[in-house]
Amino acid sequence: MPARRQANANSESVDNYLKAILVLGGSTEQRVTSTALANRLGVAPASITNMLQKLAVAPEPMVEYERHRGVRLSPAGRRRALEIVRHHRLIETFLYEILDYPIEEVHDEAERLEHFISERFEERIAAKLGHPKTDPHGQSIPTMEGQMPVREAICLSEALAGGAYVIDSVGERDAETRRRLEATGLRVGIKLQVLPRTSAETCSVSIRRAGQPEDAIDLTAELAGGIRIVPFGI
Amino acid sequence: MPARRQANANSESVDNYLKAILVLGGSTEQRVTSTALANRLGVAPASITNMLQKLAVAPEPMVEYERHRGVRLSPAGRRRALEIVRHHRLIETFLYEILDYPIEEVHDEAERLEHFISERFEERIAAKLGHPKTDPHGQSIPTMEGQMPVREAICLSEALAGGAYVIDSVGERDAETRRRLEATGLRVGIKLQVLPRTSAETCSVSIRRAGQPEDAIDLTAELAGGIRIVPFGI
DNA sequence: CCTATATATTAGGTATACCTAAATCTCTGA
DNA sequence: TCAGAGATTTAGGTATACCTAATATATAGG
Ligand SMILES: [Mn+2]
Ligand SMILES: [Mn+2]
Ligand SMILES: [Mn+2]
Ligand SMILES: [Mn+2]
Repeated sequence: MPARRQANANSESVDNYLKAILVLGGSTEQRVTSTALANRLGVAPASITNMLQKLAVAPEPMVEYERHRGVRLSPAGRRRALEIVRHHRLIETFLYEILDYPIEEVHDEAERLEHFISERFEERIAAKLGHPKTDPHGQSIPTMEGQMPVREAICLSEALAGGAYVIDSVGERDAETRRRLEATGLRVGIKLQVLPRTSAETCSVSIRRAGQPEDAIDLTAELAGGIRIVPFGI
Repeated sequence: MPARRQANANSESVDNYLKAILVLGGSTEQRVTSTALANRLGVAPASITNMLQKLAVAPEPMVEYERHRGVRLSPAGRRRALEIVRHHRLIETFLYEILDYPIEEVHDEAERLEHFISERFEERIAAKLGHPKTDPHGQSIPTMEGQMPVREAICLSEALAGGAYVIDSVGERDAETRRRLEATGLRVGIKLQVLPRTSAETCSVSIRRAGQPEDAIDLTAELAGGIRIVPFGI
């Protein structure tokens, strides 16, 4: 009945650190600061430093770390992070498609289970789903070999006023942001038109949903930043 | 991305202790000794004592514990243990029925996941499976309300020579025993006839499978003890 | 160029869940 | 009855992953 956990690497915590470094580093794999990680993970900066030092000197180092200059993933760390992201997105897709979860509940369940499913489980749900390329939020699912397909999509906060777009993906955010986003009704596949800037605030956006031209929706920079779009129509 | 775990009770370890006490206490809910728990869980006896003392003095005690006299579950502990057993058996059924796992692999996956699925996940797989009453090993699945249906089945080691039976359930065992059991080909639904005792060893049994009268199978007390049967035919 | 401030690290401490070795109980059999 | 064997508990320690407070570093502005 046990379930002994091996002493070293690969704990739930380590997984979450690696995933956070992957996301915060962005496509250019910039060094990530302790503070950024502390905010993202909700732990004290001192705890971050501790963990990074441990991960950097492990037998198979998960990160490259230099005091005061941030971290980035080592090849092994990157591999593991992508593995967990693949688990996460496959689980979300599975919960949504097979278990009929409401979309706003898939994230929290996936956030936990991503660390505990076996390779067999991963393989079986992928097969059951027909090896999907994207999750229900429109995000690419990394391949089994650890390749993350890049999407051709721009950020809503960079869109040109007057343009017509369709939502390509909605980023992973904290629970509160997710709730506010959900309230706007914006999700993958929704068509919208960007309105001329009304607020002085940089990166905030006003839009109009296709089919509902009467109601303008104002989005804060934070909300708009998580939505990626592609041009629609001609 | 976090997934903060509340400080007190309800860890994976605690769950496994409670489940072990439930099973070892049997239907009569006998007190369970530290040694029995230490063997079952694969931890040092001293660790057992530590955990039991903690569980006994928690704000909502999970066990009734008296020094040198063993433990049993409190009502709250029993509730939690049955909840985890329900998770375990629903997950096994789900892996077997929906994800087409080979039967010998369902246990290990369920042993891990049972601690991490949400109530929603539990409810959804139960619904998808049509609210099953037994798992793929023939064991009863506790109800959502925490009732464990009792089965009318006797232990193979108590069967009368000459009787014809069908296997009702196969108990949960350690990996090694499971492997040996699997090698005999015995599973739920298999029909067999008990042969006159050949070995002097108490509780060991010889049987013959229906349809394969040529090969007698000798089972050790340990193997036979995990197999429960019901009379078959007239 | 050099200090103030923000950023990051070190130091020291907590809780969980294990471990080994050293007591201390319990209870059986002479 | 009571000694000793076996079961159990206590004592003291480890590793992980957090925390707060104190200290050190980097660098941007004056
Ligand atoms: Mn996670
Ligand atoms: Mn995997
Ligand atoms: Mn378990
Ligand atoms: Mn449940």
